[in-house]
Amino acid sequence: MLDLRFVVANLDHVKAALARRGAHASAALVSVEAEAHVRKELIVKSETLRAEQKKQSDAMKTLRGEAQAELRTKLKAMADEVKALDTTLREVEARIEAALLSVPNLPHPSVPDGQSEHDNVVQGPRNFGAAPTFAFAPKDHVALGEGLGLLDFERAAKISGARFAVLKGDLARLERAVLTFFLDVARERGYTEVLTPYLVNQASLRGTGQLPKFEADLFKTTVEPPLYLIPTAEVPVTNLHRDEILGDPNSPPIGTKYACFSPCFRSEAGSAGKDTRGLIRMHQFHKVELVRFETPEDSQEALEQLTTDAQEPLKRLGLHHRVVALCAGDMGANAEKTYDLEVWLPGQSAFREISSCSSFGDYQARRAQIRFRPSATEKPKLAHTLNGSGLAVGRTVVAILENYQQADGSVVIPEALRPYLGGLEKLTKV
RNA sequence: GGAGAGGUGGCCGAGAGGCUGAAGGCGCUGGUUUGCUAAACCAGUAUACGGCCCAAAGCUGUAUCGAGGGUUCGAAUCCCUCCCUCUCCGCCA
Repeated sequence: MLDLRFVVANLDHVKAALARRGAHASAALVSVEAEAHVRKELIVKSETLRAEQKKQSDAMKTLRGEAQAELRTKLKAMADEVKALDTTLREVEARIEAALLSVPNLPHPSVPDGQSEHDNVVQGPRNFGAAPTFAFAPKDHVALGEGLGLLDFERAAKISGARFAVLKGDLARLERAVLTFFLDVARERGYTEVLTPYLVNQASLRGTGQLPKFEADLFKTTVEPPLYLIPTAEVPVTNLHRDEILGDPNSPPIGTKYACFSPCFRSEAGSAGKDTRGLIRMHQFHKVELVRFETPEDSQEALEQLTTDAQEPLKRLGLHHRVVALCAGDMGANAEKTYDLEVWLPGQSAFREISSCSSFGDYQARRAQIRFRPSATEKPKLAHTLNGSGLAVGRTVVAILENYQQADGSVVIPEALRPYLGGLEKLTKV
């Protein structure tokens, strides 16, 4: 959420920045300026009146009889008026809040212009490796997994439905090895591992910006009050410090970095009919998420580091990938700047997203009230939040299958993972 | 799920309709004293949203005692609903 005062004071600048995202990004702002003025007037009126009411009600203590009754009538009228003003004020504030909640974040000035994924900018120097060459026609991961007898979509459909998968044997072990490997790499790089709930309340989803706009993407349970399955560990981990001041006695310092493994649940995945085959787009998948809390001064540098941190496991697995800066029109609504990591999939002859690393400025922190104290004497300021996948586990397994496949349909396990698999070197047909 | 006890500032803990943004203590910050450290003493020590001010500083208003509603001229204090914590019972990996 953007800051109301900032928006009102810099309306033209805000509109221009939002226009980079597309024509309608600032639509909700049309009435905000006028409503903000009304809001202030109501606050002044109500508070002045209440102050007067409080002052006069002191006399109630000493007055008796007729005089007291008279004053009570007068004060009652004032109290009623204050109530009426406050009711109107709440309505106005609710409209402002609703408008502001639907306004996306302002793209960072360094974000490239553009409307769609075609305008994203590949960060050449950060790319890694080269596409492997094959002396045979490479298969996709579905053919490989099913051919090995380790991947079962049919039974997954029976027990759950479309867009679920069952992994078996060494492939299931591989998935588990990959996620452990990711957590170990993150720990080496200074991230504290956390394990959080997979069901969260509405306040948490509002804090990170999934609600109210993206309810349709979420799985919602029927308990009251509702709990939602997390679409990413970003939600529980960022909300770890909701309504906290980082650096205070019971909170970690600003600059804290977390790594969190979790399953992720997405209801709308696949509604567009994309990627109907295989493990790429699922209702449930595993991910290790990296989350950072930084000062405004450090957050852009932190995004560069975060992206490098997310690349590290891909490098150790020897997987060819590139880094792409998303253009203003392709970024998620909450993000200020985003780098995607795209891994090469020989089965598709294409790069596919395997990580998305974003800085959010104070957009999430304002909703979630995550602050830090610049120094012992200064007032708390909103922190900057960042997160990125480090990495999507299922898609990594896909990449391993496709990049390390052999002519006979077996798959070589990358060296870095073998210690996690008791030295296993190959996936072979069972 | 059932029964009971609770939720007050960074922490502990008083308060039981107006004098309470909230006693007292601890902690923290600054100062005085002081060979150093410690101790003692003095002062300060929340957040949000407004107003005055070119701005900062400062002054000032309002709100906040788990959350939300209600009663009242006036609520930390009374009533209702919800959330959370603890103890016991039940259930359970």
